[in-house]
Amino acid sequence: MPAEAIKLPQFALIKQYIQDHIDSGAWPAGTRTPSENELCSMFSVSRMTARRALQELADQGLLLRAPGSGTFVAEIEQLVPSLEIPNIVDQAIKAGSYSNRILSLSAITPSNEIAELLHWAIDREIYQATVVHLDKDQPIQWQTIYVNPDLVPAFLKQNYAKVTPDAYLDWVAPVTVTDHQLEAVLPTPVQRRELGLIAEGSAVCMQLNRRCWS
Amino acid sequence: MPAEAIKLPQFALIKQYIQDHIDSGAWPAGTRTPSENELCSMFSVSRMTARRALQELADQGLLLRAPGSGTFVAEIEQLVPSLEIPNIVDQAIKAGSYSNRILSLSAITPSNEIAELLHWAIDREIYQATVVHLDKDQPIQWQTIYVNPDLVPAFLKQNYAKVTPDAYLDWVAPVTVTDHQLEAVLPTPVQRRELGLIAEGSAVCMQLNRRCWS
DNA sequence: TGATAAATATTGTATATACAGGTATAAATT
DNA sequence: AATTTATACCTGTATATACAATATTTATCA
Repeated sequence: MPAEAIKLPQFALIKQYIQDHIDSGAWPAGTRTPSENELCSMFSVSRMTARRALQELADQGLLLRAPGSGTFVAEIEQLVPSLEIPNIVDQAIKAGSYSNRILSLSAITPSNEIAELLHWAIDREIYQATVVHLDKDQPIQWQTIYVNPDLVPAFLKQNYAKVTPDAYLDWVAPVTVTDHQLEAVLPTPVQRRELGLIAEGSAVCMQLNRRCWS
Repeated sequence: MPAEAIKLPQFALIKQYIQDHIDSGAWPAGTRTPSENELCSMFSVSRMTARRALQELADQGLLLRAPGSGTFVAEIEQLVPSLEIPNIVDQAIKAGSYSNRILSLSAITPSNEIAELLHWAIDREIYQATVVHLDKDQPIQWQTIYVNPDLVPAFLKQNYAKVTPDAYLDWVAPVTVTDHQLEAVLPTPVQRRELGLIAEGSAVCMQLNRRCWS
């Protein structure tokens, strides 16, 4: 038998109706939406129900309401990233001189530190990838990724020759929230070798710890 | 005559009542709030009005609602900063070895770039401070601050010998939102001198651009 | 005593109604 | 024609009521 559609309350249907018109571009920013009373007639609901749909979308920032005037589609609030870092990897990709070396790609049991940061049980396996990014065959960035296997079960099976793990993750699980932590660190011997760092004392690296939610 | 209190709608009064009990610690996380019907009696309002107060606080994340069970005070959602940077200035202050040098403190007409970033009219003056932070009399950070004079009119008149401009700003206008942009830059000659940078080629500095809203 | 069933409390959804206050449009007046 | 006035419309607040779904508590029965 066919999958039964989940029965949504009426205010949710009206919200969907409005959101569809906004998402499709039919109602660009500034467009006046149907008024509460018009929605009443259209959907055969009471004003309070129609109102709830408009109000919740307004709380959400999609609509702007003006007493006496009407309800209007808000300007697209472009999601300003709270941290903007010049991405040397993206620059290399754009320049066509990008390549990478996958140092490891496996399921591991996380360290206590990692498990805590990710709110992950210490006895559950987690996927991990270590990548060195290269520009014109020169190493420019070391990256270690930890991935929730529930969210991205196929993470280990991908071929990362042409698509970076980042790009793949962004594809299967777009990031909605991130936080960042910036540190100055001394590279480990392995990292020094992989990054081609020769001098001893001067090699302080910037380490960016980033947690992403989807 | 005394300042007339702004007449708040009833649902707002109920919200305030609840929020006060949470803020004061009278209702710690997990406490069950009065039910909708109890609030009806307490404030002599209809259920829909009491409900609105609870619902809006729940949307806001302060309360959790469970059908059949009740409404409960949510865990304190500790405001995780989206960017965490080890603050060498704070560390120096804690260590007691902090000092600073105010290089300039004045009202200026902003550059086009600054005016645009701050959504400020190019012909309106803006307050500006340039500070070099020192740890054990060694320069560790160069900072330039631009301040909205409408928000902090007394900014120029402060004595920053013991209180940093940052601390003063945080005092008079606590920051609610920030964004950050990280750059690698070459210091200007003035900056090189003030920061005590001797070598020529190796002096790349990390520059953090931060916009704060209050 | 332990399991089951009924009653009660609580939130979720929805309706119909009422009035206040702001805005824009149409009409009337000067 | 320009200004003022009246009207209709729209959102904001508020009430009283009804029924559904879910938890908890109480009462009942084996």
